[in-house]
Amino acid sequence: MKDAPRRRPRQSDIAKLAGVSQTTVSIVINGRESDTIRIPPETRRHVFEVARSLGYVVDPVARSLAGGMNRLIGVYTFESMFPMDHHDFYYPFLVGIEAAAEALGYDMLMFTSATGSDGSRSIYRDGVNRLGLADGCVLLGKETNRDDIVRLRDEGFRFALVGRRDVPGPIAYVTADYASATAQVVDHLVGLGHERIAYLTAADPSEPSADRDAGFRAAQSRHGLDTDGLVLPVRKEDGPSAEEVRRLLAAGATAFVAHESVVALRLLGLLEGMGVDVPGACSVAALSDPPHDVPGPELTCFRIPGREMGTRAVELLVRQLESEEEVEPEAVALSCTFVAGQTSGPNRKES
Amino acid sequence: MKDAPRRRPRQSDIAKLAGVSQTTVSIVINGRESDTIRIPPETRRHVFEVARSLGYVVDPVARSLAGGMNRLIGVYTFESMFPMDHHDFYYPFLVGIEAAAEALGYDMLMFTSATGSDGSRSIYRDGVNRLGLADGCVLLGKETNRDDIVRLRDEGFRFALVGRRDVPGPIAYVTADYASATAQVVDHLVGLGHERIAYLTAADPSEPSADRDAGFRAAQSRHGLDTDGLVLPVRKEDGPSAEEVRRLLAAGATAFVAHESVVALRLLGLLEGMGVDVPGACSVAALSDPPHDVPGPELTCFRIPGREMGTRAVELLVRQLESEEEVEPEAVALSCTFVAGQTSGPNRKES
DNA sequence: CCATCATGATGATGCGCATTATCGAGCTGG
DNA sequence: CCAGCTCGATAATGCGCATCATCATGATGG
Repeated sequence: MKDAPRRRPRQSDIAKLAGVSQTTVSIVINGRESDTIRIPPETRRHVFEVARSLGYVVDPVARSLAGGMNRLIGVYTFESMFPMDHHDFYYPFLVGIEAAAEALGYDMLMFTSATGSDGSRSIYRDGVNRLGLADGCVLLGKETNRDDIVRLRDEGFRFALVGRRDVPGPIAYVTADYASATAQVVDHLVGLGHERIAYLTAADPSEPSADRDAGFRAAQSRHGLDTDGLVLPVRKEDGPSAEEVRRLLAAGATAFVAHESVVALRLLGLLEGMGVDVPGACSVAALSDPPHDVPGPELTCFRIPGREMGTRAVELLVRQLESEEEVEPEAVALSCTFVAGQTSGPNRKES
Repeated sequence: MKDAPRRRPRQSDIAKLAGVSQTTVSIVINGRESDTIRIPPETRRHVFEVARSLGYVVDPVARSLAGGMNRLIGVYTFESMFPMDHHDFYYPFLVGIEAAAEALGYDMLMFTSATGSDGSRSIYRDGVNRLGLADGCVLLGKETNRDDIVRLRDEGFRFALVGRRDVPGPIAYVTADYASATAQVVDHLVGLGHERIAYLTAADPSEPSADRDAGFRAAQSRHGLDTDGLVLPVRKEDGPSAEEVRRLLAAGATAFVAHESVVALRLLGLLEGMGVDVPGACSVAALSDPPHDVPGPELTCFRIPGREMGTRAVELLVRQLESEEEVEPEAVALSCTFVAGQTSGPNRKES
């Protein structure tokens, strides 16, 4: 019926129809009344009516360019968002982000176009930073690119990270208190009488790993634990080898603490294969979320508050966006929930 | 170190440094040489050098404003997107949408703010159609609001639906070929010797249900099946009652076909409770995706190509967006994949 | 009756870029 | 010696909006 692909209406169209100026329309639309500039309710209503009748919506691009706000929160992930393998990781964060965005009246802009042909992602891929379309951005991902982050900040772009990142200078981020949670797991094991605790740390360093290491060391020295020959870096993809596990057992380990749940699961499998009863002869704990939908005994571990982290990140961001003055970027650490589980028990071996 | 949030360099900065005009910079950056407009290689190289030295990157916002499109694809769901119960439903579509958007260089704008305080959703909440922020929109949801859709179309807004909707006039949508898939399931059962097939259809009518009904009726008449007393409308939330199942069995049913997987699962439970062996004494099939992560025998059913549907919807939309002339909205139906499963077997009962 | 002030607006400008129309200089050929 | 051409580039304009400075009008008050 409509062959003329009717242009989107703009403020000037409204202005003409309403018999006012474009400026007035802009002011009304944005509720920008102030002391020096007033629009009487009647005019305002009239403008609104015309706007509705035309189906007017602000053009976010123009508004950005002119320096305005779009009530858009960007979500940028350093890896592709939905593919299955990433999904379990991102999902809780996204839930929290969506909830907060919705509650605060923002829409979510998911930046998907930044992916290069090789599958890698960079904010500045091809030199283009599309993020600016959003008022601010929540950044997440395991493989955070630090250079990108610093550059973003130096450009004055507002953002909040999910996950702590060590970069020079202040940035807003939300993390989980891995150190305390780790210490709590160790405390639990020590409380069960364990003194020789094997520690399967992450092979590749990252901030979350470092936090766990710090928590472990703190608990260790607090309890006066000796960990000689009990620390083993493990790659998440490989897990520990049977040989390594045997060596740790030979070194007197009565409990195992692994960064990754999947590593703990593999460990459980190996121990079962060796005829080592868990938690009878040996305890196992993980320093992350319990695995999803895996049969077997409930793992001793802690729950990372993913949903809350997403929510808080948005709140941090919005606070930056909505305050007039410059807000010092804030860092937040949320507590994890300890899960006692069924893979840890009292130490039966006398020391 | 930098308290003056160093402005990003712009083309005019390059121009000044390189001793050329902003126009020239734009032309060089965009490779816009033509017959009427030429920049000698030397100048071009010089401009590039200065640009690099300044760390120049195009501002996509400004470029969009000058160009027209903002390379944004909206995603609107008639229900909230991430809460767990909706998630399984939406997830495959989102995967496909993200992949397509990524491949075509668009960003995804997820409309989350459209939810009213009462939790209900409407595109035209408050009379403003935020969807206009995007160049076009993919619409999904079970509870599609037909009025909204018609209005959208009449406003000249470009969109594509995931899922068929009966509305007056042409719209672009992608659906699955439920009718054929349903017929295939029936064929499978008939091939196993079943003649009395109970049909648990959906209690609330919807297009996907109607498609299945049509497919069932087609297969039924093709095979000359008699379904007297074998058709039962079932609400997804309730499932069939034990009484109803008994009645169907008494009516001679040797096989059950249910729209919903969950209904089929409940049915399996009831039959087991009655001591009816599946698939020994009786076959069960569903007309939708196999349930996720549910232990037990694999259900005879079909797989809905959710991912592909999402992808195709984006492609349909982008075709509309990128073509110069008006494109007639197109409808696409994708095939489902039959899953033989383990809940159907030969009919042992002589008829 | 003129200075002052509050009210209700508006014109001009710029955000950073793409595009269109145009222009000057040098060169050719008649 | 100048019309006509090519080469190399540019000034101007507009995209849709926000914002700043300004302005006309009528009321107030001294």
